[in-house]
Amino acid sequence: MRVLRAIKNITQAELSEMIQVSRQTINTIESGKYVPSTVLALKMAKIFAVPVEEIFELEPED
Amino acid sequence: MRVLRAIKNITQAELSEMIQVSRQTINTIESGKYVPSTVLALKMAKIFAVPVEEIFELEPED
DNA sequence: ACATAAAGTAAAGTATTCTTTACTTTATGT
DNA sequence: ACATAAAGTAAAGAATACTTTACTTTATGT
Repeated sequence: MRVLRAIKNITQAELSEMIQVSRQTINTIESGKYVPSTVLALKMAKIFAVPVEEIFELEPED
Repeated sequence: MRVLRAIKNITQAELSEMIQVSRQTINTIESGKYVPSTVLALKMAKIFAVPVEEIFELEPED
């Protein structure tokens, strides 16, 4: 996600505006503190033009 | 999702065991009461062998 | 080195997701 | 028609996601 964002060359703040969440939400997700809702995941996938699976992966135990 | 489940011919209870949630969670998601977490979405996508985007879609306004 | 943008962190509060229990309704087979 | 499996519904509580505010640290350009 951080990588995809870097490719698009946008800041956390910009991305947060695009998907209508707070900047901290982006930051917290990027730092792996929690997994976003499916709605956010879909929005990000849309913006980055990749499948959801490419941004978020299941842990081996899941 | 209901359709995918029908194709696989499994019950809500069976699916709920597969992805380790309560049956009500499956039922509630199927009836559109709320959108699941990304982890659940990924687990379902994996079980049904389809992309997340094929199971859950963004509302037009999102 | 300095100013400023960007990112990291933290804590309290709100909102949403998920569980548990339990009961009702609908479908399926015999 | 009856028994049983499957699905629907509801409500209270636990867990997790998200917001808001605010402050700190790190990066970037001049």
